[in-house]
Amino acid sequence: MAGQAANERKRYAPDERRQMIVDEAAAFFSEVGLEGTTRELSQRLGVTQSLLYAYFASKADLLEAVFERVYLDRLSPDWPVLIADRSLPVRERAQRFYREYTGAIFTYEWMRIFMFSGLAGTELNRRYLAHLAKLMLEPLCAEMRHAAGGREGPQMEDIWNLHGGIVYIGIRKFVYCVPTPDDFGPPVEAAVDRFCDSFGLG
Amino acid sequence: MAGQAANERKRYAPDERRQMIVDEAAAFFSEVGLEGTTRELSQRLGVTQSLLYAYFASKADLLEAVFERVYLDRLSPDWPVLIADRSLPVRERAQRFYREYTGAIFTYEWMRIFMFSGLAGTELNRRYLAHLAKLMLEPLCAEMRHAAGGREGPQMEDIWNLHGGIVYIGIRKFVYCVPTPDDFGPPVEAAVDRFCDSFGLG
DNA sequence: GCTCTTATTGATCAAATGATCTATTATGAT
DNA sequence: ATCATAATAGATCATTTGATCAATAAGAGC
Repeated sequence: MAGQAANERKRYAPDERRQMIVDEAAAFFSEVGLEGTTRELSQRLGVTQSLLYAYFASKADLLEAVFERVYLDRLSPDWPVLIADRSLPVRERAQRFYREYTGAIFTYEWMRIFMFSGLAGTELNRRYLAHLAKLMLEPLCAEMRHAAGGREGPQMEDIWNLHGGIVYIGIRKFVYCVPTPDDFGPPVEAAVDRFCDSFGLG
Repeated sequence: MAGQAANERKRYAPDERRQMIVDEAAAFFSEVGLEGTTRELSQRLGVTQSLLYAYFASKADLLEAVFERVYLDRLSPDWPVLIADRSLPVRERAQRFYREYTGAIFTYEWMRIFMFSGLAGTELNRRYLAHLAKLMLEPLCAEMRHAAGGREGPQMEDIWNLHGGIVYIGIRKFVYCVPTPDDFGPPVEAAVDRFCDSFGLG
């Protein structure tokens, strides 16, 4: 069913095959969890289980590669620049950031693997959040406080609340698998607007 | 280390032992995930693995009992009454509701088992959310819209945003295991206040 | 078309795991 | 103290699972 017959043997270049494995592994583990078996994964690849060990020394190694592929380069270097760009109103910057950020992470694979690895206590998870906070959320907080001028601006805990309310849309959809709006744009925009409104940000 | 020496055999009444097992199982599975082994659980109980099967026909049955214990009666019947009580400002009602709600679900066991079972695609999860929406969130939304009077009140998606922002505090603490405020009261209160402010609710 | 490299397979191992069954022994009733 | 009940332990089975290794054959280069 998956392309070729069971007894056909196709030979790929190592780089290509490795790519195929990591791609399918990301899809597979995001679906069934990190405890999914190498045998089931190999079946989905139409390949023997032992082949996986020609490319990865252990299952942990394979998972490492999956994490790398899923996490790497999710945080665009453009965002800190955008957030710091005072030629735009801070509300507009927050809107654009969260539009792009949700566009980047609201995928089945990312959301679920992040959650699975979070529950597993992976270090990567906390590193990602620390990175996100340092490069995006703390600057955003600082910009909002600057824009607030004399009035009281948000604290980091307020920013986390904004962030959580937005991310929760993805959790509902990809983790809990309950209905959500088809287009994430409007609810995200509304959340940012309400947040800015409540702090009187232009 | 866990109370009695390894070779001491204590005999409990079935109800009591069953309770002990479910309690420890909830702690155990919330820690290591639903794929935790019956052997490790039995070790933590200071009991043989086979004993578990004297109380539960299968591991799935045991998990069922854990779910029941964790989910059951988390949603207080008082909350719908509180939410509908128009002798109080709707802001006050929302504040009280979320203070009590977070008090009920912000525990290591609940948060993590809910997330584990959500990822596993358990039906219980969606049932819980549907129940929560029907009994608490939709009435809360209706009350806020009523209080808004002529102005435009929140939609359900707005309520989910409020809810998500609050629940995310617990996710940060118990799933991602990153630092959060010691006292959940202030951030929860602030979130509800901002929400009410943005809709001009008294 | 032939050869040689190596990507891939198939068989297999050891440990882990859910589940079952019989032998023990703690405990309440007599 | 003794007995009978049943709670618990210990041994064991059948699968599953991560991992290894020698055998096979696909495909590039000549």
